Amino acid sequence: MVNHKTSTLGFALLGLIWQAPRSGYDLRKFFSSTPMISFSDSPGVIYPALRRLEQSGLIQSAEGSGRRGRKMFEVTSRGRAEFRRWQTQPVMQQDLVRNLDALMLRFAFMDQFAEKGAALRFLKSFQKELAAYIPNLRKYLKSNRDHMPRSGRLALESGIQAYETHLRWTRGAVATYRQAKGES
Amino acid sequence: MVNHKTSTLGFALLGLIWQAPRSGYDLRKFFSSTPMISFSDSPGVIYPALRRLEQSGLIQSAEGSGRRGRKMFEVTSRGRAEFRRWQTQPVMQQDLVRNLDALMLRFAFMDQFAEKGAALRFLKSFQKELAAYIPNLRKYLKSNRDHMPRSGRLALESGIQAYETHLRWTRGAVATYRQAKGES
DNA sequence: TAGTCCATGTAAGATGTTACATGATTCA
DNA sequence: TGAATCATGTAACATCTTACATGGACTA
Repeated sequence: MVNHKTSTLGFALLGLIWQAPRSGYDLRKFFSSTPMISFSDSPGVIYPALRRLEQSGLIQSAEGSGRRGRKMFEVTSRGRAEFRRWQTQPVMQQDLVRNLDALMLRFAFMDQFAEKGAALRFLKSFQKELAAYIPNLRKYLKSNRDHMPRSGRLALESGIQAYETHLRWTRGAVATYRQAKGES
Repeated sequence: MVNHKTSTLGFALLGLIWQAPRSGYDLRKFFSSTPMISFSDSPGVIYPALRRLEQSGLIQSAEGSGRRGRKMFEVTSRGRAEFRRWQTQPVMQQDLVRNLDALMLRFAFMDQFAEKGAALRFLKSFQKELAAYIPNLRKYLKSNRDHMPRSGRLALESGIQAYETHLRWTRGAVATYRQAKGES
C-alpha cells in the first residue's frame, strides 16, 4: 500500500464518498452541477485521485457495485480517521492566505463527520486567525496607500473586505450553533 | 525561444518587474512581506518561473545589474504586450469560480499598465458575471437547504456572501473611477 | 441506426511543493 | 570568525490541465 499525502481534492472526494458511496462518474457530475464546481470535473483529475485514495487505503471499491461498468467506492475506517484528523486541525494563518477554500470545505462537512463541538472550535479558531490577520492588511494599506496606484489600492481593499466578510460570517455561524445548543 | 503558457504566478512576476526592474530575490522578498504573500516565495518556484519568462522572451536580464551576484530583470516589449492581453481579457464565469485571485491581480495593475478606460471595462465585465452567477448559488441554496447539513448550508452561505462582497466592491470601485473622471 | 449520455481510463506536459545545496556579503 | 542574510539555483516528487481513447446503454 502506497501512502500519498491527500490533497484538497482528495478530501473533497473522501467527504462526498463518506456521505454516500459514489462512483467516479457520480463525483464528476456532482462537481459540475453544484457549487462545488470550483473543483475540476475532468476525468483526468478524478480517476487518478480516486486511485490514489484507494492505494492509500482510505477508500475501497464496493463489491456488487450498481450498474454494470460502474465502480462504487466507500470509505474505510482509515479514511474516516484521516478525514477527521484533517478536518479538526486548528486553523493556521497560512490556511487563511493560501487555502481559504480548503478551510470552508473542512467546515462544510463538520456536522456530518466531526464530533460535537468541533464546529464551534473550528469557528473560534478561524475567528482568531482572521482577527489577527486583518489588522496586518490594514496596516499595510495605511502605510502604502499614498504611493499605491488607485487600482492596486482598490484591489487590496477588496481583499480586506473579503476577510471581513468571513469574520462577520463566523460570528453569525457561532450564533447559529449557540442557539441550536440552547434549544436542545 | 520556447513558448510557455504563462501562469498566474508568471503574470504576477511580469507585473512587478514592469513596475521596476527586480531580481529574483527582490521578488521573493516582495511576496513574503506584502499582501501578495498568497504567492509562494520559495526559490524553487520563483527562479524556474523567471527562467520560463525569459525563455518566452517576456523578460530579459539587464546588463550591469546592481550588486554582484544579483541578476536584475526587465520586461521586454513582448512582455508588455502579453501582459496587456492577459489583463484586458473579458471576465468569464470560469474566472469567477476557479481564479478569483487572478482577476484581482489583473485589476491591481490596471492603472499602471492598461490604457485608459480598461479599469472601468473590467469592472463592468466583472459586475456582469457576478450578477449572473450569484443567483445560481441562491437557487441551489433554496432548493437544497432543507436536506443540507447545517454546516454545509453555512459554508454555502459564506460563499454567497463573499461573492456579494465582491459585487458591492465593484460598485464602489466604479464610483471611484467615475468621480475621478468628473474631476479631471 | 445514429446520436447522446454513461463510465472509465491513459498520456504528455507544465507547474507547484519541499528539501537540499552553494557561495558571497555583512556585521557583531 | 561565526552567524545571519543575500542570492541563486537543482532535484525529486506529486499534482493538475488538456486532450485523446474506448466501449456500453439508451432512445428518437
